[in-house]
Amino acid sequence: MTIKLYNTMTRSVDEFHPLHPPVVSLYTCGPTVYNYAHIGNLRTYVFEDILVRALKLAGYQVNRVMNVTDVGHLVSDADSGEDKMEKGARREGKTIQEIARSYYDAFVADMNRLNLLPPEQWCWATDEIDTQKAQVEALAEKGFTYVIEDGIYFDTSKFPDYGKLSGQNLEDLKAGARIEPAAGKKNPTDFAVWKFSPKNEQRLMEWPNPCGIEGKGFPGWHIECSAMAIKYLGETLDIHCGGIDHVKVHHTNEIAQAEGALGHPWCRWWMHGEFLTMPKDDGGGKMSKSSGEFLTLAVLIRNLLQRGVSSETDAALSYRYFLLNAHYRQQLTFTWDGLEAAANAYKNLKRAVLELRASYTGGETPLADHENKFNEAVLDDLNMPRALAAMWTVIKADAPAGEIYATLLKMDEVLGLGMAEMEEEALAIDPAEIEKLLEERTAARQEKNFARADEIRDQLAEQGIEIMDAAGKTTWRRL
RNA sequence: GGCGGCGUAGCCAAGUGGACUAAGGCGACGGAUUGCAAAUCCGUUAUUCGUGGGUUCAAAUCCCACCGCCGCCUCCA
Repeated sequence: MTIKLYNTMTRSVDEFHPLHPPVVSLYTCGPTVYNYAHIGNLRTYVFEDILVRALKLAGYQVNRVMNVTDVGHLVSDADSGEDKMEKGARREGKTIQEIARSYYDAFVADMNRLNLLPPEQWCWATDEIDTQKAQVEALAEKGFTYVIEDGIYFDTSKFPDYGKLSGQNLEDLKAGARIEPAAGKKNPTDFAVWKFSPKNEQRLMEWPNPCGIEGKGFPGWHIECSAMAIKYLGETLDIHCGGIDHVKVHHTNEIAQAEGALGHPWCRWWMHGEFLTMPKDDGGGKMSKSSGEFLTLAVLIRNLLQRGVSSETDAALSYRYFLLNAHYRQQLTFTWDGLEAAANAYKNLKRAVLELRASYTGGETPLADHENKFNEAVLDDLNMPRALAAMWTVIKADAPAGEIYATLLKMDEVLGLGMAEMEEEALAIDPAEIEKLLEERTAARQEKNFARADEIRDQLAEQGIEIMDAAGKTTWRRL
């Protein structure tokens, strides 16, 4: 099956074919581990997870690398300001290694809760300093860099294609620049590939400078991705993804470095996930990790539990469902009402899945028409809203329940909503006790003592038991 | 100020020239069912796609203008 994907570089949806089938090499920009990921960050990782699953659906084998940034990411603009990791460590009174580890663990926990497939390879910026220095040296040898007081800079005027990803040329960028370029930079768009340690201040992380320059320093933020991606995935990369905000600076600079060092085109495809934004009356705009004001998955889950969602798993996957309801290239506004609607939909889905599973023997095959419709949507630039529509259609299809269930399991390989793992919640009450109460209630109803009958019903409801009066017989289930 | 995007039912959201007499979900309403509910099932819920023009045999889909919203241009997913 062929898959069509949007390519930021060409600004069009085209058929995607890897360079070396059946393997697709994929690099996904990962977190800077100085704080928790927020639900906006997580939207991008959910998009990438869908991409991986869609590529597998198309028959490919995905070799995905994701980096963990634990050095060099500065808090301020124009290659100045503190290192985010050093600032984070100071804020918490811990070592950099401690906060890196704990926020990485938190990130992996979030990934697991959202059913995100792990990358084939994680790589940490501080483990790959030599790789990055080698790229700096390769750039220096080819004349792409110059040295000023605070570091080694990439001269963007030496790279004719600079800005091709965002469709801007150097002149536009100069004209639109609102901030003063750092002192000594030749062009506003030039960026540090290596920063020298400040003279009057002891850095927590520093390494001997490359290019035979005396003293110590640390890698520029952009260099890690281009250096590590090449090390782990080779000189030509099939797909590189990240958040939409990375188009203009981070990925643009990565291209300049990588192609400058390699001397040939690097990534065959670029994909970017749009932002999750907050409504105006709720702070407004996109969420900002650096401002410290943001919503984490843990807080979102806690909120959903208070709103009656029955478990952490259901809450997390309700968020996944919420994201799947919108296309990845479309901005999505986060609202609690919207999330609650998704949680309701997820609950209804779970009910249907559990009911259908009861008829499933394991031998049924998926319903081809429905499966095709679903696949078509997924392979058309990851149109998950349409894919979800196909999912609901099969749930209501006039077909044997076991076959519907088999179809859902197949769809869930892409959806990742954990259908096979869906389980009833644990009971807060002994089933024998429930039966006893139901008998009492049935007797009360026969005597037309409805007050007592309703009392029992309310009592059970409080313990998460819902009772259903069907013809002649009353059954129960978990709410 | 420059660049980009969006505006589809109460809400979220697909569709981007003819199969649209516009998916799907949430919500709401009506019916069946019930002692009453819940759950379930059936049905209803945009003659219309921000507004006004235009192009076309044909437009939610293309063009122009206007109104409104959002993002980027600063670290950022």
